[in-house]
Amino acid sequence: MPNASTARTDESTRSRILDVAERLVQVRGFNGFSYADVAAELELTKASLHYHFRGKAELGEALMARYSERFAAALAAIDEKVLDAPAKLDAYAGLYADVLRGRRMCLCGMLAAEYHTLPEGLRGAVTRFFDANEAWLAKVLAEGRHSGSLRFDGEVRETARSIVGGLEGAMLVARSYDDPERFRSAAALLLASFTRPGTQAAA
Amino acid sequence: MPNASTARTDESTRSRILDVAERLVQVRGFNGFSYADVAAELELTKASLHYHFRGKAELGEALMARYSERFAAALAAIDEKVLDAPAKLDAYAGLYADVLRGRRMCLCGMLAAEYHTLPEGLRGAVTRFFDANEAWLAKVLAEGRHSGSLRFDGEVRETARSIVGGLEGAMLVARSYDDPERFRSAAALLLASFTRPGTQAAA
DNA sequence: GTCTATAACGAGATAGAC
DNA sequence: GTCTATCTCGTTATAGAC
Repeated sequence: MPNASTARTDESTRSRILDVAERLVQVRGFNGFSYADVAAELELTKASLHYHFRGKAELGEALMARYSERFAAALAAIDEKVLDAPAKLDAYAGLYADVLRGRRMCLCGMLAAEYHTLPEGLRGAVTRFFDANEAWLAKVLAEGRHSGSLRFDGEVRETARSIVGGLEGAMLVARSYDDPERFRSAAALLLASFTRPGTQAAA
Repeated sequence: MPNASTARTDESTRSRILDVAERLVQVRGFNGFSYADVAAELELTKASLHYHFRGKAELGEALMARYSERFAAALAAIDEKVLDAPAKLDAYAGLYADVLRGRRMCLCGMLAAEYHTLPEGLRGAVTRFFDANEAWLAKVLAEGRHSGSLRFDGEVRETARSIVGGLEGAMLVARSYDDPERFRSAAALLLASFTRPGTQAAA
């Protein structure tokens, strides 16, 4: 059994690898970075990376697992704040806005673009991420419609999908202009179509 | 000066290279295909490709030039049909739906994802494509609002941007599920928020 | 216009020492 | 855990024959 120091070092290196790889995938894509890039940035060798992750496919899966966990935790944190539905949607869009800093694309949106070149394990992780997002949004939308704080036509599930797509696309485009304000503006318009003026105040 | 036959052969090979490369980029990304892929599919050698396009960057630029031209022509064709604004938006979304077949992403959306790894010339082409789309949509939106066939809050330019983003994102996600219906549904919802029931029939 | 041949480099991965 | 050394393969690109 490794002692505390060894275990701590191990964990730390593993997570630093994930940090660097995550950023590289979000900025350059899964096909746009290499073990050499990660190794150079951490002043390690490629061989060392192979100790922590058997190969690029496994690294990618660890990346998605951690990202999905974090996203789920962020959604749970929004739920705990007991906001009304419009405020939850705002907070949800805020998660995307946070990601967009540092010229990053949503990890999952980036992988979605490269979908047909991804190792099998990563493909499943991508759709599961979208599924989880849609399910959370569907819950919020249903709440909001029931309480009257949101107003929209169409089915809850399809509306949730259009929100995921709308935000992913807004990120995608905004990134080409290096202009987060494009995202913010598009997200605001998108959400405004559900939270109309007077919806909360008027009868 | 080359004779007619030579010129015809040249054009044909050049355009067949563009056809194959275009599909490969749309499906696998600019960093997900190689000269070898194109050459194999056309039963040519890589060296022959270099005769037609100096390098991958030049091929990419030719790809974007042709794609942008075609898109502009498609927009002009919509304009010539003298449709009302809602019908123009439907036709616009239809262009995206056409692209989505064959598991393809919008060429420009794909390049937007890979933006930070692209050769300089290609980056400019990406933003010019989005600019042209936004300008066309802005014109349609302004027309529709003026004639009363469209109803939306927010500025015309920002609304145009949210449509481009919304459609690109809907494509991006739908492709991961190999389900064009996801796109159709999200696009319909997006456009429905501008063309509300009764907008055209009611006073 | 297309080919063969090859250069020059980078990517993903492994063996085995320390 | 990390290293050096090495392997194999793919990628972009060029030279020069046909």
